[in-house]
Amino acid sequence: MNSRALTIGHLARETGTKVETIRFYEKSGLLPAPARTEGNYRSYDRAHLNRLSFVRRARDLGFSLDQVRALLALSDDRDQSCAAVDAIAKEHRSEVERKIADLQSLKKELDRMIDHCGCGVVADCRIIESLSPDGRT
Amino acid sequence: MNSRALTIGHLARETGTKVETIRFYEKSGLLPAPARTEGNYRSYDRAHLNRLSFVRRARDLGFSLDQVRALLALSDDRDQSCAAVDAIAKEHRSEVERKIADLQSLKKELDRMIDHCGCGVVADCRIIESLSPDGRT
DNA sequence: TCTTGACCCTATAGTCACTACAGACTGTAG
DNA sequence: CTACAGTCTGTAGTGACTATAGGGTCAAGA
Repeated sequence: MNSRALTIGHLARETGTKVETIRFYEKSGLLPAPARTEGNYRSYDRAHLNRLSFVRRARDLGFSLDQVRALLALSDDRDQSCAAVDAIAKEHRSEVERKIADLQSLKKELDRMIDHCGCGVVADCRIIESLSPDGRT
Repeated sequence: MNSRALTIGHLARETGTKVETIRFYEKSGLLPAPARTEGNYRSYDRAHLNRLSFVRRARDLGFSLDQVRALLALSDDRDQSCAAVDAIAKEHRSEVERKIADLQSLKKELDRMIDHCGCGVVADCRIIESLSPDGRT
């Protein structure tokens, strides 16, 4: 194996990804299948490393694998307008905003439930009560 | 089937749950297996309806099925201290708080990416750039 | 009585994004 | 030569459902 070739383990350490996940990305078409050594080990280069870093960064930002696939396809087509990229990012941002709003109203309900808990017996528990069909607040 | 007995379809409509989900809850031990009619249809009563409503409400509040199982067990034991219930709710609340914080910092990054997008060509796209390994901002 | 159509049954597989095995092979250091 | 770390393929498991296939049941209308 030449000096610039990377094993799957190297790639994993460099990118903070599990080995299984890299193989999973390959099977899912996010990473191209690399060359193999004589012993049938995967042999990666810098381009693979860059591509995997891109995938990981996008995943960290919460893009779905489908969105990552789309972003990769777009990033490969350097002359295309970047409006499509912008659209994916904005769609994702509004999903995130919606989730934040949902979780905030959820938290308010949990706060209310917990504040009312006198911590006596379950029979008088306001948390259980507010979960039950006839005690909605 | 007597007048107070409910089919799975009734239960589904009353609680806004899909029929398949009710069967799934039964298989998962969240709902007791109901009596069957001669034709092998599930036959539910008010107690089932209440229990399913409890489950749905707890799920709406984001409790996991495991947490719901625990809450159900506790709610059945009316004489026990409600401290355990309080603990589950509080644990869940801190999970929710953590998720909100995570999503908020995520949103900030997305905002920054999107704000910088000049919407020209992909080659100059700041979104793609900030996803790529050597353009981390 | 027959038929239509809504409803129900079980069992199985698919979703998402991995993660965890089992069982075998390869490569390297002592 | 032997240990042991690393890699290979393939399969199954996670959570919380959802969807489908291939059947059976029930009530109403012709």
